[in-house]
Amino acid sequence: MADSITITLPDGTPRELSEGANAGDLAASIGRGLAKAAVAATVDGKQVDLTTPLPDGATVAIVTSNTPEGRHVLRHSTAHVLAQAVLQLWPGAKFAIGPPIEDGFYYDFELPGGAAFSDDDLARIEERMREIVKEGQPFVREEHSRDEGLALFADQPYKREIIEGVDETEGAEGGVVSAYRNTPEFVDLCRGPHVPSTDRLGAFKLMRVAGAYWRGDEKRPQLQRIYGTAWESRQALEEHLHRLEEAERRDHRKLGVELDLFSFPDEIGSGLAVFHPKGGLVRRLMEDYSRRRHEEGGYEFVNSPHISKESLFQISGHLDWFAEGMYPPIEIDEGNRYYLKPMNCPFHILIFRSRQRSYRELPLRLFEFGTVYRYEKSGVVHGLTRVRGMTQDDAHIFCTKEQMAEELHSLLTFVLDLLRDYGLDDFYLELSTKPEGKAVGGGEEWDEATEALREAAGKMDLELVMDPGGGAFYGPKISVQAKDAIGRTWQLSTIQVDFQLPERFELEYTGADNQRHRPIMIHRALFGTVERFFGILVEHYAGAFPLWLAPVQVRVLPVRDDHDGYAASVADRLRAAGFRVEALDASEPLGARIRRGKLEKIPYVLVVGDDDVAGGTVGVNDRAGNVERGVPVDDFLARLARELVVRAGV
RNA sequence: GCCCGGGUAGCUCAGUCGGCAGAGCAACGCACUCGUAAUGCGUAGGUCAGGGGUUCGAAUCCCCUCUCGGGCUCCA
Repeated sequence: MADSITITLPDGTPRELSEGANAGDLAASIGRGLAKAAVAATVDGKQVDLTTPLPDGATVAIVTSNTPEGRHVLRHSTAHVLAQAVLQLWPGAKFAIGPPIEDGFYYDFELPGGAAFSDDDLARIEERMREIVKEGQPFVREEHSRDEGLALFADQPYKREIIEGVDETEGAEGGVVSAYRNTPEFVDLCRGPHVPSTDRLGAFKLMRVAGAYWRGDEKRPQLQRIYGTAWESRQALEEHLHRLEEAERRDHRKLGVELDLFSFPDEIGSGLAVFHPKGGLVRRLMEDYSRRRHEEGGYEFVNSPHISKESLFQISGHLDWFAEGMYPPIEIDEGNRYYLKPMNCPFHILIFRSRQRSYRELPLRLFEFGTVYRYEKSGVVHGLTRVRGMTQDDAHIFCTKEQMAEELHSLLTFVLDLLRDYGLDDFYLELSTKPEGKAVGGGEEWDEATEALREAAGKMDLELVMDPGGGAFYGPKISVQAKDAIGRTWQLSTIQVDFQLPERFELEYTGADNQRHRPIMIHRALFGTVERFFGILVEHYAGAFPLWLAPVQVRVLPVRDDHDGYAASVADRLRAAGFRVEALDASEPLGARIRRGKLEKIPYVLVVGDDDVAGGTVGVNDRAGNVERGVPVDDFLARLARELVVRAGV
């Protein structure tokens, strides 16, 4: 037949189709399963609707719903359904943007009379959405000129603004305004592609309402945002909801109360934590190990006060660049203003500057668990991960320009090694460059520092992603991003190169040439902050700290009261070997005491009864639920010792 | 800081129409002495976040403040 076209599949196979055939036809010709899973197509590298006629000679890939791209399409289409439902339920509502995001989508609206959605509205909206899905409305692509587009959305100011906008991202490319129509009444500006019909959707759920600024600008109108999640199948949706439950189960704020680790008393103030004995112990163990490693790594330990005169932060530039993040000054005597310190660097700099320095001293590495205070906006404080008073495991390395590359490389190695000892081992690196407008120093120095960081990162055999404009005001940074036990990414360590502060404080050392030179400074924190890292570890381990960090490592339970003496002697032996042990009396049934141990996530619960007293053994219960009877105490001790060395949990 | 939703016993949560403040768990006491995830009985525990207002009467309705959560913005 003359009226046919030939396209190429991704694997290079040619395929003949009748002229005018679209990707949906192609999928159907390949197989029913593919046709069912197809949501869009990639034609010569560009995503299009399944209904778009295929050009002769094109390379075509079917986008299926169980891929990241496919879910993107599903979510985007579901967002349109959400918009239609809201516009039906709230006549006169304005709709803004509704993109797919990780795990779902959102849509921003402005309701008539400045009304807001309530949680109850979500159920109503969802119900309406399900009707729309059931109706099987088609997504029909329309292309308009710019003026037609403006006319089409005459009563939709946000859509008009998008069309008029210079950044032509949402369906207004090359003078052509594309839109997708579901019904004679509902059409939405959109670049596409979309699923062919609303009946291809369904595994979705509206999650929450929130406020959001138009275009993310706090000076512009605040819109009402609805978040939803959408998946290719009911099962994938359920799995996602289960992951959310799992994250909730691990929430460090919840576990902090349950395990009696820390609290945020209202009387102290928002974002200011107190650590209880058990949390304090874990924290001390974390710090002690870090201290030991830093000592071995050539760091020297310093201390600095929590407040200082205004002038220090004028010199450092903090008052110029970071004032909104600082607590207001404390005024004493006559007009003497003191600030709570938001960062440790100026203090460490003064230690460097306290006398003349020789090149022989460099690199000089000054370390401190330095407590800093930052005035965080009231809406952003969050558990231990975003607080107003925090302790950084902070160090500043002063070195020569020549030493910088090697220092950065060994530093990154040191950082990753240490983090692995805390149980994190899935990393990638992020390089943050000069922030727009909000930076000190010339472009040349920034370039040089950025390049040095990039080079060091390149040697690490880890993925490196760019974060343009994300640096601090005084220098670019590398941050180590770690994935936790359930795959969430946390920004941990940061390493920043700084040419500015040595300049501002006029730091100098005497070189081998007997000339004065200016050192380079590297700021680095591994945990970021002790509080935040603590919270991350709680979530990573779901509160079940590995043996070396567990506040109570072993609990000994006598079966009856008359086993008390033996239980105490076992506890004493373990304690003498350096373990944190407690023995509980038999005032509750054994089952209840076992249960309590599990809930407290104690690594080992030992049960001792008649057999054990007779044989000098213990019954070993680990957290995972394994039970072993008649274990000689020495064997158990050896097991503890082995486990401690590898820093692993059960 | 902004938008929305919360705050009732240590924890989780009920509390109807504005009419005596409740439960389970935890705590404490007594009994039970038990071999693997909750023994029984009893006792105590509250300025219903705080302040103001409406009302004969407020946990409940209104206002303000504090605080928590979800977002926006910001960020370690």
